[in-house]
Amino acid sequence: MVLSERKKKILAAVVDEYVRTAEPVGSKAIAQSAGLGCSSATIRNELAELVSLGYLEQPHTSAGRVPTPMGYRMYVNELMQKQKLSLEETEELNRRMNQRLRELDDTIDSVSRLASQLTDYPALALTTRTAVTIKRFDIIYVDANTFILVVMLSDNTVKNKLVRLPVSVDQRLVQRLSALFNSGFTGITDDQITPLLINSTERAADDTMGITSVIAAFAIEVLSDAGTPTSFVSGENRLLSQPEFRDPDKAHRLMGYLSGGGYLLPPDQTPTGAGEIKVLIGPENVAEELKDSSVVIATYDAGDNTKGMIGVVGPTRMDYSTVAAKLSILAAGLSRRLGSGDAPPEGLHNKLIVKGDKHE
Amino acid sequence: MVLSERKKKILAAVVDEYVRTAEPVGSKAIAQSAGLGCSSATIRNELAELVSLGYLEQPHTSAGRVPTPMGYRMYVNELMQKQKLSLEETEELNRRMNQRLRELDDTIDSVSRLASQLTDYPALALTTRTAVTIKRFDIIYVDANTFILVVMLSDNTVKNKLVRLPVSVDQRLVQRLSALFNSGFTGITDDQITPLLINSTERAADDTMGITSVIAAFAIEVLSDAGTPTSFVSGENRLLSQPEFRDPDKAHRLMGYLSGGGYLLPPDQTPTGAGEIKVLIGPENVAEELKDSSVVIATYDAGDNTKGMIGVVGPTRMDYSTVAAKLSILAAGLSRRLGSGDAPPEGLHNKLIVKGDKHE
DNA sequence: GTTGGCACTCTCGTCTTTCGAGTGCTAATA
DNA sequence: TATTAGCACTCGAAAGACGAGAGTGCCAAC
Repeated sequence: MVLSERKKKILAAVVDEYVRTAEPVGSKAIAQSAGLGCSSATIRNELAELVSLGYLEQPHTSAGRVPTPMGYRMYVNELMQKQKLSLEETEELNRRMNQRLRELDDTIDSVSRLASQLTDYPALALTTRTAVTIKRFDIIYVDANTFILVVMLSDNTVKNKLVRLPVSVDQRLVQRLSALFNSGFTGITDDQITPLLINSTERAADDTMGITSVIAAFAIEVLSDAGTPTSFVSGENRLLSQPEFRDPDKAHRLMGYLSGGGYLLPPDQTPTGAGEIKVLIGPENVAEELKDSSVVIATYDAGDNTKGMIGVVGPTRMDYSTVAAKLSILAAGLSRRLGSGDAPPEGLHNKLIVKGDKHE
Repeated sequence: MVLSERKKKILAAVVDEYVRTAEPVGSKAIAQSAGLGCSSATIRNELAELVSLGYLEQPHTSAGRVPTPMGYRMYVNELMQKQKLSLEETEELNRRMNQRLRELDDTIDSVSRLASQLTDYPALALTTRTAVTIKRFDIIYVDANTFILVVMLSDNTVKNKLVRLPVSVDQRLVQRLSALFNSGFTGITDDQITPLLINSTERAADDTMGITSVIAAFAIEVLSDAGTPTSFVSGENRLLSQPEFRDPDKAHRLMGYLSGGGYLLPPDQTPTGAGEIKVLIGPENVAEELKDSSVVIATYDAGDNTKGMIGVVGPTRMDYSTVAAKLSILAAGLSRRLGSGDAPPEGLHNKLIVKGDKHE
């Protein structure tokens, strides 16, 4: 059944009001706020119907109405859109965010921190990388017992490791190894680094000291690390400012889930198109701990096989429209900044595009 | 005034019991638990004196007694020690911790996470570095528009950055710059990198494209980053399992302070001797937000000018003896593992001592 | 100095009452 | 037929009443 225009307006008003006040909203309040010229009695009739349709519910008789997950869903899918256009005032927020993005490095923790600050909800950022390979392999000889491994990956991040040996190593051996790794270990994924490959490299380098396997172990570690999704939560404490989490046990459960690396999306629902916004309302979540919370997720594109997600968690009574708008602006900003890293947009000096490990 | 032996025993019993139950403890409970053969009436007299001496207080008449900060202080300074020896049962915990330490990388966030897990309180880890210098400077030429900066610092960590230029750079220029930076920029601190030094390097390298300043900016950034104390909080949510933080507002305030990078120690009280344990009880804290919480801090030595601190935050009713014991074991383990990085203790292969950036 | 006894105090949980917001229904109205 | 005003009704939240119980302080006896 399709809702009448008036029912839609009323439903939207209930959601808006409830999001604002966190209190069940009564017919009288709607009669005033939503600008449709009818009395509270009419509204009451409509509300009763919305309840029986499943969009609203009342905590108990003689209380106002509260949206059901289905009501929120309707709001997010159809009603909110109309407001979204009026969100162009957030342009100035956009500007503020861009300013922040400039100071921001591309590590996942600062992304999540920023998202949490902007939305005032706990935020979780994560990246999913696929099929990262080594683009370049360098070994810097420091002294006879020490060298530095430097690896540049296909996503243009650079990893390094300092290796110290209890034995002395010939500088020429290091050079041979460097050349061999650069030819043999580039362009392959971690599961292609087989004992066979390592052995043949060892022989080719004439390495009698087992250094090859140390370096290979590093290569495997870096590749598998880079292929593993990482996540970072921040702003858990903001949960506590929400009235629905005044119960410390409830808050504790959810926060525990979040900081335990709990995922926001079911594994199969990996992020798809960049720029897409996904909303999961209450029971739509698979994780038991999220069943009475909502999640808004934005996807951004961080270039070469790397997709990022920024998710925000809050009560089902969440300011979906604002959060979605903010997240999509943020995701767009991140895509712009991280994604097309190949076209340096600005002048020289420290406006150069630089990428690399965060400096701790 | 010095406390009688019996008063000390009673005070210790009150603290122990209160730590365990979080409820004001009455005379009767003590008469039973503490094995001193006297009746509750006697205890009551003693308790009354302890109150007037300032070691205990009662929330209201007809309630049991609760330790004051002064009472906790006495407990921590004198009474707890005697128990500490009996803590040798924690040997097996020690073993467990060592096992964890082996898998642990040396980044501050995993240290804090581990501390929080072990103690079940929120934990904050931070490092204070002083006077870090560059030990070695390498520039890896990738292609005409791209090179990688690799810097090895005096604390044996390695940092890197990928630089992409909108213009082509001659490989020989890169080599010249590498040599110049290696001679001119090593062994100095960030404030010694002056415009003068940069200019002379630029001229010496015959760099007409301003690349020198980009590299110098990286050097400054790395050095100042490394010199800046970093902190990392984890396990904030564990706060919520403490009865004294059932008030969401109170919990929110403290968690906000912690995740806002609030420091646990007053700036002048920087960590001194490694292995030292510091306890700050309630109002002894300077930060307003910590005034009714307690903090236990252990210092560890991470080698070359790098000191680390692990702090744990909880209610004044904190299990000081256990927390202190656990933290000191943890700190000792960290010092052992991170500190003397110059004597590779074990065999070859992947038991080599390796240090470096965490791989994201 | 210690102990048993006892009256006293104060909190906590339970129960009751009151208050008011909001409803559903009905009858009147456009 | 849709809307509205009116009104009795419901139910939860806040406020008070009250008994139970834990613990104290004090006193007199040991």
